[in-house]
Amino acid sequence: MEAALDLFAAHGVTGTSLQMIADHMGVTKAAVYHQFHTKEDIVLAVIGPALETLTKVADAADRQRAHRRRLESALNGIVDLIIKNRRLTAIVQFDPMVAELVRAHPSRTSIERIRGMFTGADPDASALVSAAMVSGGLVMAGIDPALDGLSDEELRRHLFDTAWRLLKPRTASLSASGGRVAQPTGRV
Amino acid sequence: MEAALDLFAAHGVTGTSLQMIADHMGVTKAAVYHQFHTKEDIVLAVIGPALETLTKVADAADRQRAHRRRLESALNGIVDLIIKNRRLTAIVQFDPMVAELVRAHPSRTSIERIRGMFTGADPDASALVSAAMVSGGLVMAGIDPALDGLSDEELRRHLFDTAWRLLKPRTASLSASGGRVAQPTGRV
DNA sequence: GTCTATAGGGAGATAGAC
DNA sequence: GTCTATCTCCCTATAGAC
Repeated sequence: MEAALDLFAAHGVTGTSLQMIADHMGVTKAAVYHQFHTKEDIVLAVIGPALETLTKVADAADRQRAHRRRLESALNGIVDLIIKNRRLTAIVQFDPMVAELVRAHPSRTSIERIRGMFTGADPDASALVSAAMVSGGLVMAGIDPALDGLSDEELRRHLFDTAWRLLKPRTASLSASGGRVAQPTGRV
Repeated sequence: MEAALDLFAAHGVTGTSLQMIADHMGVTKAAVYHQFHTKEDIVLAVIGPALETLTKVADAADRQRAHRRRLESALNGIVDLIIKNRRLTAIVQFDPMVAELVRAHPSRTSIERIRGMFTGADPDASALVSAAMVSGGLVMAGIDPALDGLSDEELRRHLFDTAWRLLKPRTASLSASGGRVAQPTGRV
């Protein structure tokens, strides 16, 4: 019964006790413990599928030869994942208990691979900051109450477009340069 | 002794007990309680100054007449605040207890005012998403371990530039349009 | 599989001596 | 202002009957 996702979304993982989960499904704590021996098991059951999707996204992107296609593929996969887990994302990212689980989870390397696609090889400071803002911004936008009115499709499109503006092979990027177009620099 | 900020930064607010704070400063819990009657008081003492700065940022920006200058002012203030609180920011944004405190704090309206400057008046979906990604992205970038190597000055400059690319009076913004420049639309 | 009951621990908070 | 001692509450987790 991972409809305990409701409670995680409402109160966070740490803020959700097994008692609350049990009450929510009309049974007792002990009944919950019979199926999941620890609280960790429950959390893993909830976030595991999303983490595994991360690896699939990284793998699919890696199969693209051209840098641009690889980046597109990764970004598409991430946006899709965030859209499909609009409620879940917040929890995964922020709860200290979850952070610990992610650190130990095999998907951790996939996260780093995707981040590497966002920055490009041998990134300068500007590329690092853009990648960080995109990674963080996508997550935060996915859970932003101000965007609740947008449909999944609308949000998906705008998230991709906005992220793409920051990640696509770069312009001169001086704040006053006003959008001059430049070819990709040598570095991927 | 708000050097309890160390512990908040390391373990989050909810993950930091008064016992830990007391141990960290070499006294007992009761001594802590003599100065701060509740845990809320401690948290407010830690995050209060930053929240008040938010209001100052919003006020200063509002004194700018031109839309562009107003946006510049607000963005500059926010980036500055994030730089000066690189450790603190994460906590403020994510802990459920802090979220509740912020909800009740007078600075809440300032946050909405600043968000309004980011979106512009009568924003379309694209403007909403950009503003959400900037707001979230700035916060996340400020705490991203991948950016630890950047100096405050470097990070400040790149955060501003990157955010500005998303917020400045807009281009056509189709993902394939490649940077055509357009005049600001009528709104704002 | 689900229950009642309980162990064992840590949390926030208070009382009162020094 | 800081201490010791203690209260109350809720948490995760387990034991054992049905």
